[in-house]
Amino acid sequence: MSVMVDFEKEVREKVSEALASIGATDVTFVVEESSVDGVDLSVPCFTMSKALRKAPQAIADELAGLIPAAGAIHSVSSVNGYLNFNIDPAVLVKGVLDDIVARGSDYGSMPASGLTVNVEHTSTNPTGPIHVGRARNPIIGDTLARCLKKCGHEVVTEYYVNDVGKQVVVLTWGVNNVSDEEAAQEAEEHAKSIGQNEKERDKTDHRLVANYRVANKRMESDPAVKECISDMLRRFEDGDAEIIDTVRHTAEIMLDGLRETLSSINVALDRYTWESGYIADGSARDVVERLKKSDYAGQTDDGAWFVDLKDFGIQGKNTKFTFTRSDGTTLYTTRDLAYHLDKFTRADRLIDVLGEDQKLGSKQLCSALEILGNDRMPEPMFYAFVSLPEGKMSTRKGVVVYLDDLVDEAVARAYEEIKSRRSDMPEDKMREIARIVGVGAVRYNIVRVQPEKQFIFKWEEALNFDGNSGPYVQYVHARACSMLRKAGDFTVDTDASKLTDPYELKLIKVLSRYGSVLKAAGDEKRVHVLPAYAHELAAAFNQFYAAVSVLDAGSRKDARLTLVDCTRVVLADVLHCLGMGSPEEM
RNA sequence: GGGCUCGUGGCUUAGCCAGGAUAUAGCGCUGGCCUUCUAAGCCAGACGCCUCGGGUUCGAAUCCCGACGGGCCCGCCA
Repeated sequence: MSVMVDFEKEVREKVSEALASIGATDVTFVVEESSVDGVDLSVPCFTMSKALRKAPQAIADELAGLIPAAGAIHSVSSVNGYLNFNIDPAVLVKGVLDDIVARGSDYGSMPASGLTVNVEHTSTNPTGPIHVGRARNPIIGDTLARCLKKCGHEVVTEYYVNDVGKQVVVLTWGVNNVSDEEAAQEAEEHAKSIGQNEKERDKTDHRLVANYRVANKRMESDPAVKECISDMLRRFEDGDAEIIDTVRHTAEIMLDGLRETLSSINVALDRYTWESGYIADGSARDVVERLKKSDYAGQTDDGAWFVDLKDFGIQGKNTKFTFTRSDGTTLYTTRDLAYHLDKFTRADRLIDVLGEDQKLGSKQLCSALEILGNDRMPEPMFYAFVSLPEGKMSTRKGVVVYLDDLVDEAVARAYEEIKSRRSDMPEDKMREIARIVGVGAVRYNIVRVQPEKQFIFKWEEALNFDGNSGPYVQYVHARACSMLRKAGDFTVDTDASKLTDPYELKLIKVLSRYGSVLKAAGDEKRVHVLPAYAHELAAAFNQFYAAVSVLDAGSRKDARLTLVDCTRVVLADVLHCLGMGSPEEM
């Protein structure tokens, strides 16, 4: 248990006792973190006003008089109807630092829950490179997964690969029928049309997307091509193993490129699950048979099957959720149902990180799961799309920024920064740090905004390395490392009487909150609180750094070095949860 | 047309779910701080009808209703 949690418990007990002593045993109250500077916890007395038939201020006054400043409670006061408490700084300092020293990078994490949480994220169609419009998905998903691990859960991350349907069949046709020359020419024309000299990338996703574009064009202009692709699609849906294998193979090649991109931003998924698998193993068909038997099932005149969801809170004309075509074949949604049923056999809790365009679909999916008798529901987590100042991102219109380009640009910018200030550093070291800093800037910039808020991508913001940015946080880590490097060996000293400066106490208070932040970011799925905390911690350190000298602090030196080291440990862990590296110098 | 969602200084943003004390932070702006532990930093300052209008409440950025503005969705596509 952390110091602040213990303190809150103690305050709660003392307030209860004080209320009991005036005969008010059933009065409820809350203990909250105070928004006022210099107050740690407060109990607003407004809600007690009616039950006690007294003014809030009078209640606060009376209770303050009944609670002695003892134990961890350093002071009690009554202001504006609030009963305010401050923690004994010695208890705070000793408690937090001993905890960090004892647990190291485990500080702030929760005991094993015994639960397995499955986080599905990214799952972009394997038909082209990942662009910034979708980049929120892997970054949010990966950060969430990292936080959930700290919350004590077994976590499995999973990518659902859509290797079924027209798009991948068109891609497959393109890969097998478009010549390299034709694809190269398309790539060149495309680059010209969007006004960029698109870099030659030796990545399968960037190479194959040209084949995809050519295939789409040819399909529109040449009826024979269209017929060929339609035929492939028919054979695919009839279960032709050869076509299915070919398509999957193509998707696999494309996926290699996507994996490379993900890996460049420190995202690695535990499992890739193929949509075609649910056709092959018959589970999509089982879903169809089970849904047909439900009370909500019906058929259109053409023979397509649906369930009516008007009793499930879905309004308007979207109540009919179709699960077979008129020819009886399954739809994406049917396979998605089979997929979720499968995931429920593998995990206790399911989280789907989805674009906001999936909202209705996700709701329909949940309703259908309910009809199938599922008592657990996936927890969707929606994010709004990232757009460009000139509008929605579209590969076709050339209004697009690829994630690979964003990362390259950020790394290049970081390299310039390092080069301008660290002439002493060897070239390969500079390159290595530039990558850590550039990638960190990108991840931080994207995860810092609440997911449901729409996000307009601007280069100057993505490449901002000051203030509320990834590099700001990494810089503090590097500073702490640098001090510790210069200090050499020191003895751990958590003597609270040596850490009494207001900047030290402020920093330790921020450190004390780490556990509750991880809980909010993980269990409550509010990942954006993590970068906010990282910034707060880094800022508290910078203020301490500017105001308090460490290396020539005499008898306080070891205690201050201990604080610096504890901050370094927590900072490194926060950065790890954000999927960012912690450079030791920069 | 219907449904969902967002609206907080010039720009970006926290707080909203569980209403409470002077509304959080960053960019930008003005001024100061490197012969001292990394200035990607620190300090000080200016900048707010929390989109608008009603309602609930002792009390609303927060809850409810309505308007306005942006986004998303409404396929036998995936």
